Amino acid sequence: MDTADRLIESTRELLWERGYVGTSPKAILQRSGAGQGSMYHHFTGKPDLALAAERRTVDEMRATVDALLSGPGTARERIAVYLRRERDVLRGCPVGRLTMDPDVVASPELRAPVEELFTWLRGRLTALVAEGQASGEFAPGLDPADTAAAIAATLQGGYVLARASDSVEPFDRAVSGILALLGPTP
Amino acid sequence: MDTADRLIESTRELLWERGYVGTSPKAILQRSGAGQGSMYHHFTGKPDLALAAERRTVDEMRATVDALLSGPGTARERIAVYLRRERDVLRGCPVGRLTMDPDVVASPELRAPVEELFTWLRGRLTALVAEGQASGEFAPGLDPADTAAAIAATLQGGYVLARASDSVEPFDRAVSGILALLGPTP
DNA sequence: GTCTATACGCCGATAGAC
DNA sequence: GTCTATCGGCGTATAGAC
Repeated sequence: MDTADRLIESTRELLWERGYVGTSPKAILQRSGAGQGSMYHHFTGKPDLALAAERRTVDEMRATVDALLSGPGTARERIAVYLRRERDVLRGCPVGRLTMDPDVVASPELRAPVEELFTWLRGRLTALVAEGQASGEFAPGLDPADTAAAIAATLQGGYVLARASDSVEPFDRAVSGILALLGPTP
Repeated sequence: MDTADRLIESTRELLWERGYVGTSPKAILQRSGAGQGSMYHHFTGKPDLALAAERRTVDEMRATVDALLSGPGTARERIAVYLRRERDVLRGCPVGRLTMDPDVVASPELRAPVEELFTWLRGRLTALVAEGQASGEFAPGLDPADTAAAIAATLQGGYVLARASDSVEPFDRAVSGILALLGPTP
């Protein structure tokens, strides 16, 4: 892993832990072991480095989630696998977290990767819900896009509830709750 | 409104807009029109002032939501009124937002009001779901606490999706989605 | 490519006068 | 109660040597 890579990886960690506003170049340098000069040689500044970190996180997330949602099993089973996927729940979602960052939302460049990921996710889930309706797993009256948004929102909101309580319990309950609402386990 | 009040109100606004990490005493002073000396006369420092602001926001939120959930109508109707309540969706939830703040979550004092609100909310929704089951509105097989967590999470996650897209649409879809899953509108 | 030096304003607070 | 002065450290770079 070269210096630019180490800078990006350290930035990814810090963005996840502390957000954009809470992450300073100095903290990135300390964590990565790089020097001031290296950082400003490889990147134009904090926004540029954050963008590189965001892109890597989003690309990785999309690949991981895509693999889960494209796996074996019924539509319902794949949604359950996705929602119950092993996570460090109290750390929150490294992408969703950025939506609470005022400087990210205010910058079209910094918000773009976040928007892309969630738009893709909702589309992917929409198709999966429609597939489940075709196979008779889900009620035919459901709107696939609305249902997909509710599933994605439950996950993101589950992180909020868990962090509020410093406990995984509300997250697990929310996931169980949405899965139960989707229909009885066959 | 006296000086202490103006300091608290300005802090509430800034915590909502920029979070705890992103809010500086200087910004609070500028917005409130108070001077340095006033602030440190009325409050011991930034955490103390933030705590006062949090408490006021949480108290107000609880009163508002309690009124909606205690209003007229069936359990389902009251949940719908709550979820569809007029909101400036893109601003996000002033309480949920704080869960993404590392310094808030790391401090038992600063996290306490957030935890209290969400614990209260889930309890209130749990009772309402149980009420709806008793009246035959909701499926008897649902776990009320899990369902309540899913409802609360959908709302919080709806904000995340909306801010990611800079659009209210995913929020509205998520709300419609969870309401549809709760059962057909009579 | 990486290092050190330098800059200048903001952060969060304390001190002491009025 | 409120004001101004002062403080050491951090945030976010730029400059120029090696």
